[in-house]
Amino acid sequence: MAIFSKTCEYAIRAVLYVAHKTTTGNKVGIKDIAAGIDSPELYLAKILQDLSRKGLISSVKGPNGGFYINELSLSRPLSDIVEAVDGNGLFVGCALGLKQCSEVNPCPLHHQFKAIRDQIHAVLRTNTIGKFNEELVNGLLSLKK
Amino acid sequence: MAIFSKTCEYAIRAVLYVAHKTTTGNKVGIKDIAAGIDSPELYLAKILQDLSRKGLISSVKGPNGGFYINELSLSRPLSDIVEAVDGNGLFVGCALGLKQCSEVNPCPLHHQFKAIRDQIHAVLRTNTIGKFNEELVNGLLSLKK
DNA sequence: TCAATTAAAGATAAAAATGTCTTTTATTAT
DNA sequence: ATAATAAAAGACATTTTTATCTTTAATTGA
Repeated sequence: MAIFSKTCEYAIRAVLYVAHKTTTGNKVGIKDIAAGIDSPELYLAKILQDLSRKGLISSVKGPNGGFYINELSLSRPLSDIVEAVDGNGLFVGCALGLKQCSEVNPCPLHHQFKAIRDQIHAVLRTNTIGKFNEELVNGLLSLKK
Repeated sequence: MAIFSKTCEYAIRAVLYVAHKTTTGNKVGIKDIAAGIDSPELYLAKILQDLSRKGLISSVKGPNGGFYINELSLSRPLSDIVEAVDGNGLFVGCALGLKQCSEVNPCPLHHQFKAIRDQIHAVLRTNTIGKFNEELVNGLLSLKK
């Protein structure tokens, strides 16, 4: 088990790829994105269609079309991507899968995993989609390999 | 997405259930366990067979048979269960699924999720299978609902 | 207007995870 | 020994996730 689903991993990587490739207003095609993050092109297309419907990214069809991210979305937190794809189970659910796990009816790991969930949530809320653009452009950060 | 697979959630809950039910040397049957942690009986049977083969729990067939946990296993960390079921991906993998993510070739979330993974690992390493027995017996902790 | 381009949408396929059913094996008590 | 019990094992079914293929719709430039 990884922390995110494969779909979500692709989604985050793709959005960050689009973000740092389209800061100058240009667009990037699905082939380019798929190659840039090493993901199956047609599957990624589905994921981006979904994110586009949900307003996280934008797209235009036709020649010179492709995906891009507007200024406003660049400041949205990564948690928006995760919630759109994997839901909020990572932030709120019970580590052991109990339906009614809570402070008053805790599973054995409730308290300790509350801290972990909060930390995951905090990291994803405080990092924006546009935050890594510079380091991605100059190659200090990787989205493939 | 939850943190653990459903199989792993069942596994942890079942092992903790067996642990606190068998401290006096008696055994507990699969029906009892499945009811006690609210899981599908036949699926849970498969999971416990696997854990038994791997030596995390013990079992005996026949009348008055069932599952139990020996004294030594009571002091094993929960991470042993997680690794047996979900592998160590939660502790070591890249949050964004990169194959070669590392300090020198980091994904955008590498450093921040390193801390999170380490915390998850620490929690699971420092909590033993037997640690919650008392609170489970007196009902302060729950394994179902 | 027409052809080329590119994403959207719908259908299908393959793989993995989850869940169930049946038969076998080991153990116990009679 | 035999019958009853309970886990082990193997086969099968369902659901979800991941991946692919085909057709449609929108946009652009010639």
